[in-house]
Amino acid sequence: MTTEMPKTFDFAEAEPRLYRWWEENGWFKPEVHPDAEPFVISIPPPNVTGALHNGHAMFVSLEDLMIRYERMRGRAALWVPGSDHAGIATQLQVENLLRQQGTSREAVGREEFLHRTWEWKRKYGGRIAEQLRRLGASCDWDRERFTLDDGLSRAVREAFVTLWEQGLIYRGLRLINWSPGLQTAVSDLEVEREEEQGHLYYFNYPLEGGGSIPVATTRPETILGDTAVAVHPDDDRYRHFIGRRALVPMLNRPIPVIADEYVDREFGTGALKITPGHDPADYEIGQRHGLELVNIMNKDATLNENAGPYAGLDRFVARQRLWADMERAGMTLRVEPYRHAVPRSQRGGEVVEPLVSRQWFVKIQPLAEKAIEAVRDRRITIVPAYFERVYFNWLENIEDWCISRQLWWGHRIPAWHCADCGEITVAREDPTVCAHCGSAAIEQDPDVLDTWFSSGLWPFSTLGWPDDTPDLRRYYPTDIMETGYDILFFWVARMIMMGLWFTGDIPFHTVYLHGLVRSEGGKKMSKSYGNVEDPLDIVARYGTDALRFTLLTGSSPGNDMNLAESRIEYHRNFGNKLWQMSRFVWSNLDRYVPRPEPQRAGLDLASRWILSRLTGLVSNVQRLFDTYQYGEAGRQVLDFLWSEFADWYVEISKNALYGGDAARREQTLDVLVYVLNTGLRLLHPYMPYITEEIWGYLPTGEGPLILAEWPAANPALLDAEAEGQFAILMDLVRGIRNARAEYKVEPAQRISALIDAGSQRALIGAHTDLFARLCNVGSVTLLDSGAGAPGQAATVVAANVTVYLPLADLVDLEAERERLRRELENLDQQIARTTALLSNESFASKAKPEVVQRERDKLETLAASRRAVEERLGALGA
RNA sequence: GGGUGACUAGCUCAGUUGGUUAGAGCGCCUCCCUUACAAGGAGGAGGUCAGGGGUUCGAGUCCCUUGUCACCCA
Repeated sequence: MTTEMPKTFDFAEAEPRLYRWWEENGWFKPEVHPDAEPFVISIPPPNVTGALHNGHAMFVSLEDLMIRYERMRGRAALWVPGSDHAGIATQLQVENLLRQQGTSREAVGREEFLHRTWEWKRKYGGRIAEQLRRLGASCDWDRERFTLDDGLSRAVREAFVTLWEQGLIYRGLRLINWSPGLQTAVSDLEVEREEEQGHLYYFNYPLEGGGSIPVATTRPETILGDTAVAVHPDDDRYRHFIGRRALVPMLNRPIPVIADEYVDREFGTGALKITPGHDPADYEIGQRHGLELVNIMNKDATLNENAGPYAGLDRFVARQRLWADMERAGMTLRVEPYRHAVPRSQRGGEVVEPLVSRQWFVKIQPLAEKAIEAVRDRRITIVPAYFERVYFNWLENIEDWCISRQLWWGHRIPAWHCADCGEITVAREDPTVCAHCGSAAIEQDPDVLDTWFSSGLWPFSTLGWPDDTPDLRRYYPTDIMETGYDILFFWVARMIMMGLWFTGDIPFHTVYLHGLVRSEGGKKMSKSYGNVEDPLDIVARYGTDALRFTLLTGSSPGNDMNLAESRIEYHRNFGNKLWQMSRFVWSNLDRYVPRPEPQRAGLDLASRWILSRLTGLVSNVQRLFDTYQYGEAGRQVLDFLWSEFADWYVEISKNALYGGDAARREQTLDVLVYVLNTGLRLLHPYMPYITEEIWGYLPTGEGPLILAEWPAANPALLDAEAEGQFAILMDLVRGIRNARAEYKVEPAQRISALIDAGSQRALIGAHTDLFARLCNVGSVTLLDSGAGAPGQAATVVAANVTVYLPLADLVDLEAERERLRRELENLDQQIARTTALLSNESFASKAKPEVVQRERDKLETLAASRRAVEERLGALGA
């Protein structure tokens, strides 16, 4: 490229441009590698009308990293995007809109309401996809799907009808969670229980024929629906009441006193009122004892005719009214403050009522068994592994799934009720007559399905199921399901159950669960706290790459993350650093076209060192990627590029670049470009934009970085000798810098050094220019062993090399002796530790040989340094 | 009640086949606008890895236990 490389990277300008370039060239499509083995992720579909939050940024970062990595590895990488219709959430938004317009969904009618909701979806539905693009998501947008698409709707219908035919869907009267505000049933998972301050009401339950049993409740209004009083069979206080009859307060309805071991004798009064129609635990007891089931509540949470004089009152009003009446009747004992879990709707936040209602259910046991099996036999693995226990725990105690919702926005249940024979017709095609009696008087069930029912089919419905499409054949099963652990049950478990059931195959082999992204203070971000951060605000300030890199390296699988802005800023700075080192390389190329790989013959020590380090990095990164440790891999790449490549190699390369030796210059450029090239490829899945932009400036050969080959370690470049020798040079440079700082030598002041290089004479002699460059040492004089050491000098020791810095009047001999004594102490400590280790026979015999050897080498170096320091101390008369 | 996780520097976090003197960012202290980079460079202070016990030649890492804090399910 001939254009000037700008001084800084303008992410605001470059990011959208690069995204368009990639997308328009079709590089997000798996067809760029038509014959390769596929690698497939289906996106966790965001709510179609939802707003982007940091959770989205997290999944985009991780999934895009996986997709870009596999694409670079040559796989036919396919990331299927899409969104779900979010039944309740979307319906609520449209209802809000209608309310603002002075109307309601009831007023406009079902058909018109759906029409308007589709309009809403068309208007706002594209927004989230645009935001995902801004985060760099390399999805194949041509394959974008929506849960209410015709195709996915057909999948839902096929799944429903199949389960019905298999007898796994039933309609029945059961205790469900009813949301009075939303006027719909919700599933167990959609109810949140939080401890709240309430009251425990104590009263005497009157008995027929006199006497009473003390009872406590948190919800007095449910007294009106009681159908028994239960005591523990072994409770001497109440045992003699068993078999008698109690009278419901104010209604005087007789109910039995029963015995059940469920009753906790320690809690409250030790006796329990039983309301099977309005409490899940009581419902169980009612089933066991064949108790009558009385429903006292209407769908709007007012009481019905079974509540006698309280009919028509709101539930909370009725609570007050009834208690007051009981007080007057002398039945009450006391009211205590009490903390208890109140079930609230995940959506509206209102108190959910357990209510007996006729709903549709999936008999989930058979599906759950298959799902358990698939993880047990390792066909599916979960990362991190401990979530497998959570998964089992849930599936092993699973309850039937209530799938009907009394909403309009969603997949309408494909069941028709016959007015004549009362039977239900469930069919793949809309029927015109009852399948049982042939009557035309049939009407479709008004309910729609739980949104998660359609989401459960997502990995295969998006690929064309139930049709046997080429995509389904080629791309299913998918590979990884990456999502937040908070929807392990809602979604992941259901996808596994439904995938196994309908396709006979696992939907994916790996589940990767990320943690929640919280604000810096550790608060869960939520609308009610008002601390939801729009990732696009962060992107506007720091760029997508910085946000992505922070999310990817700041967290580990399954663990929550408190997003600290300082880290985002730091990673923006890293982007700049990367840009600057690249610009340095670019500006020095000056029409030179580097070799694709450096020639190994004649490489200088620094080059051998950096290439060896690079090779180590590449194999580390590979090992980490193979075990899903993306965070650690990213940190290592950053550390390498900044702390080794930029801080050391790039600095040192200036000697070769400006030294006038053309061959040496070219060789150094070869290495610079090679290392940078490899670093950009390693970094691309993390920071796709800046790496692609830099790639364009470098002579990297044909093609964009997004399609470049993922680096493979070249073991021929490993060079333990170079690493060892270079480590000595680094130690010396650090020591000299340190001494300069301690003696407050002006940075600009050139100093000279006398070096007793011991066995490293050749090494030091060949690299004197390096000291000039890195620690401003102008002249180096090599001393013969022990000879001619100046008195008035600071001493730096590394291995068996001793450097004397004659700092003239700056050096205070007593301070220098003190410095050396500290150094000696430090060395002695390490020597003691290493000696103890090596003289331990069990260590020598049991530790791995390379570990033992490493300790031996270390001891040798330490001892050499110790001798040098001691000698110097002696010379200084200490 | 059942289950899971966390506890590492002042703050935010890494540290996965157990093996150098436990790391990073921010913050703090010294110095430097050196021609890729002040969004930077050089040097430095700061941690008995929650407590206790165990396994091991060796434990932040594995096991048990106590404590504190989260989360999930009922």
